[in-house]
Amino acid sequence: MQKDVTIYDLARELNLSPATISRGLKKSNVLNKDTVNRILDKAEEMGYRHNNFASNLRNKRTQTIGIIVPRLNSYFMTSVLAGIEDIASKEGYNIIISQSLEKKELEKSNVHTMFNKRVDGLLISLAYDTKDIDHLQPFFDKQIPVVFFDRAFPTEHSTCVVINNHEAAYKAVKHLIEQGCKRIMHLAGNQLRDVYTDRLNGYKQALEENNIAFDDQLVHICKLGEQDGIEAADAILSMQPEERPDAVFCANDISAVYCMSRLKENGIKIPEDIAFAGFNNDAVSRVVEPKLTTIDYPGYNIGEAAASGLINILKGDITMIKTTKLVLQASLLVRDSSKRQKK
Amino acid sequence: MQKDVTIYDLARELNLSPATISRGLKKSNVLNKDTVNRILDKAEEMGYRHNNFASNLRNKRTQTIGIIVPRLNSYFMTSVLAGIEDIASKEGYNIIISQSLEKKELEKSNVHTMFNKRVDGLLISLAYDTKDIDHLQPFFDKQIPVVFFDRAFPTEHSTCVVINNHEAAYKAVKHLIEQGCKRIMHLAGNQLRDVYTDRLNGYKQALEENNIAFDDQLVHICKLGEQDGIEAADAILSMQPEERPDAVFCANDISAVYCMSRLKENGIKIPEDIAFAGFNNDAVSRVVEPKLTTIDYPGYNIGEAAASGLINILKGDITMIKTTKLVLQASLLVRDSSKRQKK
DNA sequence: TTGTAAGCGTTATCAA
DNA sequence: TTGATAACGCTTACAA
Repeated sequence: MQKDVTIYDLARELNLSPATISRGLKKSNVLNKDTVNRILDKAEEMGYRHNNFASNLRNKRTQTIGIIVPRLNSYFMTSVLAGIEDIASKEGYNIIISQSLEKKELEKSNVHTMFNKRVDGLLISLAYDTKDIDHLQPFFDKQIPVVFFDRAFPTEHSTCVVINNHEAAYKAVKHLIEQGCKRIMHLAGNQLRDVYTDRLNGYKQALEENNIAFDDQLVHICKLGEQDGIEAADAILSMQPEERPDAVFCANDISAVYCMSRLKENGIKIPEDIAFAGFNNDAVSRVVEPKLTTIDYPGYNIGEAAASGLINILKGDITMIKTTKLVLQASLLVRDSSKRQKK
Repeated sequence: MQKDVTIYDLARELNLSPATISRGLKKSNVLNKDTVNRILDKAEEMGYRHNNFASNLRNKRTQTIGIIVPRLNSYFMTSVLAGIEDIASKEGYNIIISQSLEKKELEKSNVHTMFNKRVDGLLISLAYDTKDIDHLQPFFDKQIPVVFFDRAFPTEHSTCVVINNHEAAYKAVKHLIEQGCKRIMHLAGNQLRDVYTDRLNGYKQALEENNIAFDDQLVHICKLGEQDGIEAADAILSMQPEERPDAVFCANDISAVYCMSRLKENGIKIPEDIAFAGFNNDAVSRVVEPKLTTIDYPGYNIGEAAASGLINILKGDITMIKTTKLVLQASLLVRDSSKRQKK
């Protein structure tokens, strides 16, 4: 491994001081324009590369943003990341990513790692079973800004970027009711997470406004995985036909799709017997048959908003700090799985 | 932002030298066991955290592995990542990830960034249209090890970890032939990538061994996206019924699923009229109806193999350097989309 | 407009 | 088993 070129090497070659080289490399306009160009050319020629470690050590800033997400395997999450990356790179920040795989313990250790890597700020969407945010205390203590997105935790310490889950769920359920459904089941997520309680409440509100009694037998709280969808279907199949729901509103697409398929395999007609609506606009929602009515979750926008929010705080923009909650719009996508009325 | 605790602070508190503290913190067994414990306790107590920058600056190693992938949005890729992450973290390496989004230019700039971040080694799966690996030259020049996985490039410089795409494709097509298919279309990927040429060749071999003439009218080279699947379906629909293929073998699942759906919408029966086989075992292959016969691509294992390969090289294990190519097994998953024979 | 010099926190080498 | 010291490469206050 040959030796790296440093500013000292450039200094020697150009008969300048290291300080001048350092200024030249960041195009300081206190320098002679000509000197700057000579420095840049020489750097190029000699294959100089900036040493972040030395510079971070000196600056006590890393220009790095940490991101912790439950999982990277959804279209939603990769869109969020794309949004974050765009903003971050435009502003000269690097990002490091880690997954909690929905486990609090792993999230905790990821937070610890991010802290030790001295990220300038943290973007986080909480794991399924995270009950408190004690593990973020080191960040709060050191006043390193933390921005929550999607799966947030109510706190005074941080900004969060979310969508109006209540309203989105309300719209989906209202739509099902408009299609003539009266007995609507809800596959709900972990009630520790605001995103899922809000969806449940939106569901309740839609029922109430349409004078449909809420029946907690029809709410299944689960992990919203493939298996959970299948189990919900089996539960429906084991009911007396007259007790069965005539629609299912699922808090995500995966569980909806698997539930739907299982029912279809057992002779239930979608949407005639049971209509379906999901949440997220995942790829699977467009592949399943009939195509799944769902909520378009604006991942890219959420990522953008979260990243700009964080960077504004880092830059000392106080107005942003006061915006503790940023709510983005999500829209209903009506597809065949819920279309019962031919007009 | 309060000041960080350094080894000097610990040294002062414990009446030891910074050197001793440094040793203690990494549990050097040259030290008195008791001293080590006192140091660790004090560090904990004072909230010391290790400064990677100082340490990297000193060591000229970053303990970081760079990963560049085309996209993070497939089950395959996230499995690969999981495999890499497991091995890397076990060995004390951190990872940084970036996406080329299938674009050579972006890949180039990602490589550049990784180089500047001084990763100890690079794991890369090439973008769709990368024609050469000149952009990796800085790594080769500096002898920083590069390991290709999945989408590799034939070169003497590097190890690569792949599956036997030829054999996997051969098995899939042979299976279709065994189901009685005689006119098999192939949706192929960019022939710049070995993975796709190998699949095409496997397809050819299966035809040949079964005395089916190769017909290049039946090979559609495309980007294997949703739209490409749909277009292939339209092409089939525009053929005279007797000219139509009786099976389609697609180089990935996405294109297969969209092609299949379009044909179904137009009254073609799967698998009776046209049987289907895909590649990758993506989530969609299990959601579509009928479920798609496909090749199980062992992402996790590929990730593990690539990461261990790289780390072995970093540790100076010469035997690994000689293993320029590591080939993993992939197996055929037969599902309803290709089952024509009832036994 | 450029130079001098100190310091960021850690670790390897040598000495004790 | 522990300590002293120099070095890693960059930045910046201050001086020229």
